[in-house]
Amino acid sequence: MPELPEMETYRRLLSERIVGKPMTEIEINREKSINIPPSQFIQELQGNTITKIDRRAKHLIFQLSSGKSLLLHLMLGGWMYLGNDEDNPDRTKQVIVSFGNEKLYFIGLRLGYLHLYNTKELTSELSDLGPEPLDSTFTIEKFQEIFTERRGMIKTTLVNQEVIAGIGNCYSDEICFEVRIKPIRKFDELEPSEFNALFNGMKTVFHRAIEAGGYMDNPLYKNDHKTGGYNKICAVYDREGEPCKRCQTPIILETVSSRKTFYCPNCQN
DNA sequence: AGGGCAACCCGGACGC
DNA sequence: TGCGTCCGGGTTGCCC
Repeated sequence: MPELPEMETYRRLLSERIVGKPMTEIEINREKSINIPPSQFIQELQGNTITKIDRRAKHLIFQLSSGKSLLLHLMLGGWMYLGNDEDNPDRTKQVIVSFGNEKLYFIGLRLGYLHLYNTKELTSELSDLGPEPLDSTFTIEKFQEIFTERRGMIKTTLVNQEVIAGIGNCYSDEICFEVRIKPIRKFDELEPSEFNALFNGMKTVFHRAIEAGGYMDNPLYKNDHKTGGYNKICAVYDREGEPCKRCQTPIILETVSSRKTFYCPNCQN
């Protein structure tokens, strides 16, 4: 599912390909995916260029030349495709933005959305998010500050966007595996060494996942060999019954606060 | 504060 | 083949 590394991969690949190009045509197939009437949405976008693409947690922010922004959240199962009608994937496309002969298809937006906001609205929309895991200002001291008083399960806390932003179901498990800690452990019972390992492991896993291209089923464009590269190096997520990459013990699946949770029962403590 | 749960949505998987 | 049913997943909001 699209979490921080997937959105960062999209951000990087799209930045090279659509920034600076005028939006020539906008097609809305599902009004629920946007936040204002389609005619107004189209009018606001048409002729604009995307000046920059930013990422905040699992959101992408398309900065428009008008000064407004498009806030994208793919939620579950949402993805994008950049191409044309010849090679476009045969799926439900809720929104299509054309850049001349190249189109950006927003696909599988069920609970996902593409909302248009001014600066003030955008700030307000993102105001409840915790720190960015990979931000250089997010230090071990900050990490300690935030997590020391937490008593809940590690898994539950890591996926809480108000505590720290960008970690979802897949990477919370991947991070726990990396540092050999069971996701169901409680934060307040972690040894100081485990606490440090968790902080470093989080950064390591995210850097590795971004480098690999994230965990995605579909390419962003034709001959895209980057997107989804993490699928094959994924350690535990969606690998129930498969051997642990460290000790060969079958990975187990458990439900933790109504979420699928994968871990190695042998080498995670 | 933490935990549990329902609601949101609908493509896709599965069963018959 | 085709129809019906169910599930999943991030987020929000509500309850205990």
